[in-house]
Amino acid sequence: MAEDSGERDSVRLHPEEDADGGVRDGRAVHGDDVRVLEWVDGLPSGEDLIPLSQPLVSPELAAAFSIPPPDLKTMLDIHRATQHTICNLRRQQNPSKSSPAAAPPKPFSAADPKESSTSQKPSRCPDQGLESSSMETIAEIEGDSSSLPTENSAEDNSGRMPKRPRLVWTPQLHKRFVDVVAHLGIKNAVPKTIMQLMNVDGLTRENVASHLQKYRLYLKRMQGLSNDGPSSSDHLFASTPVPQSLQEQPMPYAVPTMIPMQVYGIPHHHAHGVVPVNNHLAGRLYNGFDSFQPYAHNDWSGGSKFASIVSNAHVSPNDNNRTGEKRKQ
DNA sequence: ATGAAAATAT
DNA sequence: GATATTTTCA
Repeated sequence: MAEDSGERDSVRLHPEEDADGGVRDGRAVHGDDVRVLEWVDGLPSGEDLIPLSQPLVSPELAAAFSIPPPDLKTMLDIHRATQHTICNLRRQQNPSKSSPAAAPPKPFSAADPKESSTSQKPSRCPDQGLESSSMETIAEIEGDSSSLPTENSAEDNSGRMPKRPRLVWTPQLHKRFVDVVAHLGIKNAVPKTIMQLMNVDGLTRENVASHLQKYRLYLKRMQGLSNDGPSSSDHLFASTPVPQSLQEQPMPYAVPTMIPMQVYGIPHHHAHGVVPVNNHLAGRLYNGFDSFQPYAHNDWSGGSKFASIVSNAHVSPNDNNRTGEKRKQ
Protein backbone atom coordinates (compact mmCIF):
# COMPACT_ATOMS: atom_id res chain seq x y z
CA MET A 1 0.00 0.00 0.00
CA ALA A 2 1.46 3.23 -0.99
CA GLU A 3 0.72 5.84 1.56
CA ASP A 4 -1.99 8.21 0.83
CA SER A 5 -1.08 11.40 -0.86
CA GLY A 6 -2.27 13.02 2.28
CA GLU A 7 -5.28 14.72 0.91
CA ARG A 8 -8.35 12.74 1.65
CA ASP A 9 -11.54 14.40 2.52
CA SER A 10 -11.47 12.79 5.85
CA VAL A 11 -14.16 14.38 7.87
CA ARG A 12 -12.53 14.59 11.20
CA LEU A 13 -14.83 14.64 14.13
CA HIS A 14 -13.98 16.90 16.95
CA PRO A 15 -13.54 15.15 20.24
CA GLU A 16 -16.63 16.77 21.56
CA GLU A 17 -18.61 15.55 18.63
CA ASP A 18 -17.47 12.08 19.22
CA ALA A 19 -19.40 11.95 22.43
CA ASP A 20 -23.02 11.37 21.74
CA GLY A 21 -24.01 14.75 23.00
CA GLY A 22 -22.54 17.58 21.06
CA VAL A 23 -22.96 16.60 17.53
CA ARG A 24 -24.31 19.92 16.52
CA ASP A 25 -21.40 21.88 17.77
CA GLY A 26 -20.88 23.47 14.44
CA ARG A 27 -18.48 26.22 14.98
CA ALA A 28 -16.94 25.92 11.60
CA VAL A 29 -19.97 25.01 9.61
CA HIS A 30 -22.37 27.17 7.72
CA GLY A 31 -25.97 27.72 8.52
CA ASP A 32 -27.22 25.22 6.02
CA ASP A 33 -24.96 22.59 7.38
CA VAL A 34 -26.23 23.16 10.84
CA ARG A 35 -29.76 22.66 9.70
CA VAL A 36 -28.85 19.48 7.95
CA LEU A 37 -26.99 18.19 10.93
CA GLU A 38 -29.90 18.93 13.16
CA TRP A 39 -32.18 17.15 10.80
CA VAL A 40 -29.97 14.14 10.61
CA ASP A 41 -29.50 14.18 14.32
CA GLY A 42 -33.21 13.98 14.88
CA LEU A 43 -33.64 10.89 12.80
CA PRO A 44 -34.36 7.69 14.63
CA SER A 45 -31.62 5.19 14.53
CA GLY A 46 -31.94 1.99 12.60
CA GLU A 47 -32.80 0.09 15.72
CA ASP A 48 -35.62 2.41 16.59
CA LEU A 49 -37.39 1.87 13.34
CA ILE A 50 -40.07 -0.70 13.00
CA PRO A 51 -39.01 -3.18 10.42
CA LEU A 52 -40.86 -2.59 7.21
CA SER A 53 -40.74 -6.22 6.43
CA GLN A 54 -43.18 -7.15 9.13
CA PRO A 55 -46.46 -7.69 7.41
CA LEU A 56 -49.50 -6.60 9.32
CA VAL A 57 -51.57 -9.18 7.60
CA SER A 58 -50.57 -12.77 7.40
CA PRO A 59 -49.91 -14.16 3.96
CA GLU A 60 -52.81 -16.55 4.29
CA LEU A 61 -55.21 -13.82 5.17
CA ALA A 62 -53.94 -11.61 2.40
CA ALA A 63 -54.29 -14.39 -0.09
CA ALA A 64 -57.81 -15.08 1.03
CA PHE A 65 -58.74 -11.54 0.15
CA SER A 66 -56.79 -11.47 -3.04
CA ILE A 67 -54.39 -8.95 -1.64
CA PRO A 68 -51.16 -9.18 -3.56
CA PRO A 69 -48.14 -9.90 -1.42
CA PRO A 70 -45.90 -6.93 -0.71
CA ASP A 71 -43.20 -6.54 -3.25
CA LEU A 72 -39.81 -7.29 -1.89
CA LYS A 73 -38.24 -4.79 -4.16
CA THR A 74 -40.18 -2.09 -2.47
CA MET A 75 -38.21 -2.48 0.67
CA LEU A 76 -35.06 -2.56 -1.28
CA ASP A 77 -36.04 0.58 -3.05
CA ILE A 78 -36.67 2.29 0.22
CA HIS A 79 -33.31 1.27 1.44
CA ARG A 80 -31.67 2.47 -1.69
CA ALA A 81 -33.56 5.71 -1.72
CA THR A 82 -32.52 6.38 1.83
CA GLN A 83 -28.94 5.79 0.97
CA HIS A 84 -29.24 8.03 -2.01
CA THR A 85 -30.75 10.81 0.02
CA ILE A 86 -28.08 10.62 2.64
CA CYS A 87 -25.42 10.63 0.01
CA ASN A 88 -26.83 13.75 -1.50
CA LEU A 89 -27.03 15.45 1.83
CA ARG A 90 -23.43 14.73 2.53
CA ARG A 91 -22.48 15.88 -0.88
CA GLN A 92 -24.15 19.18 -0.22
CA GLN A 93 -22.24 19.61 2.96
CA ASN A 94 -18.89 19.36 1.29
CA PRO A 95 -19.34 19.71 -2.41
CA SER A 96 -15.79 20.70 -3.12
CA LYS A 97 -12.83 18.70 -1.96
CA SER A 98 -11.83 16.18 -4.50
CA SER A 99 -13.73 17.50 -7.44
CA PRO A 100 -13.82 21.25 -7.19
CA ALA A 101 -15.09 22.37 -10.53
CA ALA A 102 -16.11 20.90 -13.81
CA ALA A 103 -15.00 17.40 -13.28
CA PRO A 104 -16.32 15.13 -15.97
CA PRO A 105 -18.62 12.49 -14.57
CA LYS A 106 -16.38 9.87 -15.99
CA PRO A 107 -12.87 10.32 -14.63
CA PHE A 108 -11.31 7.33 -16.19
CA SER A 109 -12.83 4.19 -17.45
CA ALA A 110 -11.65 1.03 -18.98
CA ALA A 111 -10.84 1.36 -22.62
CA ASP A 112 -13.61 -1.01 -23.40
CA PRO A 113 -15.36 0.23 -26.47
CA LYS A 114 -18.38 -1.71 -25.45
CA GLU A 115 -18.70 -0.16 -22.09
CA SER A 116 -20.70 2.91 -22.85
CA SER A 117 -23.80 2.64 -20.77
CA THR A 118 -21.83 2.74 -17.60
CA SER A 119 -22.26 6.45 -17.29
CA GLN A 120 -24.62 6.26 -14.37
CA LYS A 121 -22.43 5.41 -11.49
CA PRO A 122 -23.61 6.85 -8.22
CA SER A 123 -20.43 6.89 -6.29
CA ARG A 124 -20.83 5.14 -3.03
CA CYS A 125 -20.55 7.40 -0.10
CA PRO A 126 -18.82 6.13 2.96
CA ASP A 127 -21.13 5.30 5.77
CA GLN A 128 -20.75 7.40 8.81
CA GLY A 129 -22.27 4.97 11.16
CA LEU A 130 -25.76 5.28 9.83
CA GLU A 131 -27.00 1.91 8.71
CA SER A 132 -23.61 0.70 7.91
CA SER A 133 -24.18 -2.80 9.10
CA SER A 134 -26.36 -3.92 6.28
CA MET A 135 -23.72 -5.08 3.90
CA GLU A 136 -21.54 -7.99 4.55
CA THR A 137 -18.27 -9.10 3.25
CA ILE A 138 -18.06 -12.48 1.73
CA ALA A 139 -15.44 -13.40 4.24
CA GLU A 140 -17.87 -12.48 6.95
CA ILE A 141 -20.41 -14.86 5.58
CA GLU A 142 -17.82 -17.52 5.71
CA GLY A 143 -17.66 -16.76 9.36
CA ASP A 144 -13.99 -17.23 9.11
CA SER A 145 -11.80 -14.24 9.50
CA SER A 146 -8.61 -16.17 9.35
CA SER A 147 -9.18 -16.78 5.71
CA LEU A 148 -9.01 -13.13 5.04
CA PRO A 149 -6.43 -12.50 2.44
CA THR A 150 -3.73 -10.35 3.92
CA GLU A 151 -4.55 -7.62 1.49
CA ASN A 152 -5.01 -7.12 -2.11
CA SER A 153 -1.37 -6.46 -2.39
CA ALA A 154 -1.79 -5.95 -6.06
CA GLU A 155 -1.31 -2.26 -5.86
CA ASP A 156 -1.76 -0.43 -9.01
CA ASN A 157 -0.88 3.15 -9.49
CA SER A 158 -1.59 3.07 -13.15
CA GLY A 159 -5.26 3.29 -12.41
CA ARG A 160 -5.88 -0.23 -13.51
CA MET A 161 -7.62 -2.13 -10.86
CA PRO A 162 -6.18 -5.52 -10.29
CA LYS A 163 -8.48 -8.26 -11.33
CA ARG A 164 -10.34 -9.39 -8.34
CA PRO A 165 -9.64 -12.90 -7.27
CA ARG A 166 -12.11 -15.45 -8.37
CA LEU A 167 -15.01 -16.01 -6.12
CA VAL A 168 -15.44 -19.27 -4.35
CA TRP A 169 -19.00 -20.35 -3.84
CA THR A 170 -18.95 -21.87 -0.43
CA PRO A 171 -21.96 -23.69 0.93
CA GLN A 172 -22.78 -20.62 2.99
CA LEU A 173 -22.81 -18.40 -0.01
CA HIS A 174 -24.70 -20.91 -2.04
CA LYS A 175 -27.25 -21.28 0.70
CA ARG A 176 -27.90 -17.61 0.62
CA PHE A 177 -28.14 -17.74 -3.10
CA VAL A 178 -30.67 -20.52 -3.01
CA ASP A 179 -32.71 -18.73 -0.37
CA VAL A 180 -32.99 -15.65 -2.48
CA VAL A 181 -33.76 -17.53 -5.64
CA ALA A 182 -36.43 -19.43 -3.81
CA HIS A 183 -38.07 -16.25 -2.66
CA LEU A 184 -38.03 -14.64 -5.98
CA GLY A 185 -39.33 -17.69 -7.66
CA ILE A 186 -37.42 -19.28 -10.44
CA LYS A 187 -39.08 -16.99 -12.91
CA ASN A 188 -38.11 -13.72 -11.35
CA ALA A 189 -34.72 -14.81 -10.30
CA VAL A 190 -32.39 -12.86 -12.48
CA PRO A 191 -28.81 -11.98 -11.69
CA LYS A 192 -29.23 -8.38 -10.77
CA THR A 193 -32.13 -8.93 -8.45
CA ILE A 194 -30.52 -11.89 -6.84
CA MET A 195 -27.38 -9.96 -6.28
CA GLN A 196 -29.27 -7.15 -4.62
CA LEU A 197 -31.22 -9.37 -2.33
CA MET A 198 -28.25 -11.41 -1.35
CA ASN A 199 -26.69 -8.22 -0.21
CA VAL A 200 -23.17 -9.49 -0.10
CA ASP A 201 -20.46 -6.97 -0.36
CA GLY A 202 -18.14 -7.62 -3.20
CA LEU A 203 -20.48 -9.93 -5.00
CA THR A 204 -20.96 -8.88 -8.59
CA ARG A 205 -23.76 -9.42 -10.99
CA GLU A 206 -21.44 -11.50 -13.10
CA ASN A 207 -20.70 -13.71 -10.16
CA VAL A 208 -24.35 -14.35 -9.66
CA ALA A 209 -25.11 -14.76 -13.31
CA SER A 210 -22.48 -17.38 -13.64
CA HIS A 211 -23.64 -19.27 -10.62
CA LEU A 212 -27.22 -19.01 -11.71
CA GLN A 213 -26.33 -20.50 -15.03
CA LYS A 214 -24.82 -23.48 -13.36
CA TYR A 215 -27.61 -23.78 -10.86
CA ARG A 216 -30.22 -23.88 -13.57
CA LEU A 217 -28.32 -26.59 -15.30
CA TYR A 218 -28.24 -28.46 -12.06
CA LEU A 219 -31.96 -28.12 -11.57
CA LYS A 220 -32.66 -29.28 -15.07
CA ARG A 221 -30.33 -32.19 -14.73
CA MET A 222 -32.06 -32.97 -11.49
CA GLN A 223 -35.46 -33.19 -13.05
CA GLY A 224 -34.17 -35.69 -15.50
CA LEU A 225 -33.40 -38.09 -12.74
CA SER A 226 -36.79 -37.76 -11.16
CA ASN A 227 -35.55 -39.75 -8.22
CA ASP A 228 -33.33 -37.52 -6.24
CA GLY A 229 -29.85 -38.53 -7.03
CA PRO A 230 -27.42 -35.71 -7.03
CA SER A 231 -24.48 -36.71 -9.06
CA SER A 232 -21.39 -37.30 -7.05
CA SER A 233 -19.85 -34.31 -8.71
CA ASP A 234 -22.51 -31.95 -7.52
CA HIS A 235 -20.91 -31.40 -4.20
CA LEU A 236 -21.86 -27.83 -3.71
CA PHE A 237 -25.35 -27.96 -5.11
CA ALA A 238 -26.18 -31.02 -3.14
CA SER A 239 -25.12 -29.26 0.01
CA THR A 240 -28.22 -27.14 -0.05
CA PRO A 241 -31.47 -28.88 -0.76
CA VAL A 242 -33.49 -27.48 -3.59
CA PRO A 243 -36.51 -25.69 -2.20
CA GLN A 244 -39.83 -26.95 -3.32
CA SER A 245 -40.66 -23.67 -4.87
CA LEU A 246 -37.90 -24.32 -7.34
CA GLN A 247 -38.74 -27.90 -7.89
CA GLU A 248 -40.33 -28.47 -11.23
CA GLN A 249 -43.64 -26.75 -11.40
CA PRO A 250 -45.50 -24.94 -8.68
CA MET A 251 -47.37 -27.36 -6.53
CA PRO A 252 -51.07 -27.10 -5.88
CA TYR A 253 -50.57 -25.47 -2.53
CA ALA A 254 -51.24 -22.08 -4.02
CA VAL A 255 -54.60 -23.03 -5.33
CA PRO A 256 -57.49 -21.05 -3.89
CA THR A 257 -56.80 -23.26 -1.01
CA MET A 258 -58.72 -24.50 1.92
CA ILE A 259 -61.56 -24.99 -0.44
CA PRO A 260 -62.12 -28.65 -1.02
CA MET A 261 -61.47 -29.64 -4.57
CA GLN A 262 -64.89 -31.09 -4.90
CA VAL A 263 -66.24 -27.61 -4.82
CA TYR A 264 -64.60 -26.99 -8.11
CA GLY A 265 -65.75 -30.24 -9.45
CA ILE A 266 -62.23 -31.35 -9.94
CA PRO A 267 -61.94 -35.09 -10.16
CA HIS A 268 -59.73 -36.15 -7.37
CA HIS A 269 -57.37 -37.99 -9.58
CA HIS A 270 -56.23 -34.52 -10.54
CA ALA A 271 -55.53 -33.77 -6.98
CA HIS A 272 -52.05 -35.04 -7.38
CA GLY A 273 -51.26 -32.96 -10.36
CA VAL A 274 -51.16 -29.28 -11.00
CA VAL A 275 -54.50 -27.67 -10.85
CA PRO A 276 -55.05 -25.11 -13.57
CA VAL A 277 -56.16 -22.25 -11.41
CA ASN A 278 -54.31 -19.04 -10.67
CA ASN A 279 -51.02 -20.62 -10.19
CA HIS A 280 -48.93 -17.74 -11.25
CA LEU A 281 -48.50 -16.67 -7.69
CA ALA A 282 -47.72 -20.09 -6.47
CA GLY A 283 -44.02 -19.54 -6.25
CA ARG A 284 -44.40 -16.39 -4.26
CA LEU A 285 -46.99 -17.20 -1.70
CA TYR A 286 -46.22 -20.32 0.17
CA ASN A 287 -42.74 -21.21 -0.63
CA GLY A 288 -41.69 -21.76 2.90
CA PHE A 289 -40.51 -18.28 3.67
CA ASP A 290 -43.32 -16.47 5.32
CA SER A 291 -41.44 -13.34 6.02
CA PHE A 292 -38.36 -13.05 4.01
CA GLN A 293 -36.46 -9.87 4.26
CA PRO A 294 -33.51 -8.90 2.22
CA TYR A 295 -30.45 -10.13 3.97
CA ALA A 296 -29.13 -7.68 6.44
CA HIS A 297 -27.72 -9.70 9.24
CA ASN A 298 -26.20 -13.05 9.71
CA ASP A 299 -29.23 -15.08 10.45
CA TRP A 300 -27.95 -17.88 8.32
CA SER A 301 -24.82 -18.47 10.30
CA GLY A 302 -24.72 -22.14 9.88
CA GLY A 303 -21.35 -22.59 11.38
CA SER A 304 -20.24 -25.01 8.78
CA LYS A 305 -16.56 -24.70 8.34
CA PHE A 306 -16.06 -25.19 4.72
CA ALA A 307 -14.37 -21.89 5.10
CA SER A 308 -12.52 -22.06 1.92
CA ILE A 309 -10.71 -18.90 1.31
CA VAL A 310 -12.57 -16.19 -0.36
CA SER A 311 -10.02 -13.72 -1.37
CA ASN A 312 -12.60 -11.37 -2.61
CA ALA A 313 -13.60 -7.96 -1.59
CA HIS A 314 -12.98 -6.88 1.87
CA VAL A 315 -14.18 -3.69 3.29
CA SER A 316 -11.49 -1.26 4.02
CA PRO A 317 -11.84 0.25 7.45
CA ASN A 318 -12.91 3.73 6.61
CA ASP A 319 -14.13 3.39 3.13
CA ASN A 320 -16.58 1.07 1.58
CA ASN A 321 -15.35 1.95 -1.82
CA ARG A 322 -13.27 -0.67 -3.29
CA THR A 323 -11.15 0.86 -5.95
CA GLY A 324 -13.05 -0.57 -8.78
CA GLU A 325 -16.46 -1.05 -7.44
CA LYS A 326 -18.54 -1.87 -10.43
CA ARG A 327 -21.72 -1.54 -8.57
CA LYS A 328 -24.21 0.48 -10.45
CA GLN A 329 -27.57 0.63 -8.95
C1' DA B 1 -29.39 -6.83 -18.61
C1' DT B 2 -29.67 -11.73 -19.61
C1' DG B 3 -28.50 -16.29 -20.98
C1' DA B 4 -25.35 -19.33 -23.23
C1' DA B 5 -20.97 -20.53 -24.92
C1' DA B 6 -15.97 -20.04 -24.94
C1' DA B 7 -11.98 -19.23 -22.26
C1' DT B 8 -9.31 -19.67 -18.07
C1' DA B 9 -8.08 -20.87 -13.64
C1' DT B 10 -7.83 -24.51 -9.91
C1' DG C 1 -8.59 -34.24 -17.11
C1' DA C 2 -12.59 -32.46 -14.76
C1' DT C 3 -14.64 -28.56 -12.51
C1' DA C 4 -15.40 -24.02 -11.06
C1' DT C 5 -15.54 -19.32 -12.25
C1' DT C 6 -14.76 -15.63 -15.52
C1' DT C 7 -15.22 -13.47 -19.88
C1' DT C 8 -17.06 -12.91 -24.26
C1' DC C 9 -20.91 -12.82 -27.35
C1' DA C 10 -25.54 -12.49 -29.18
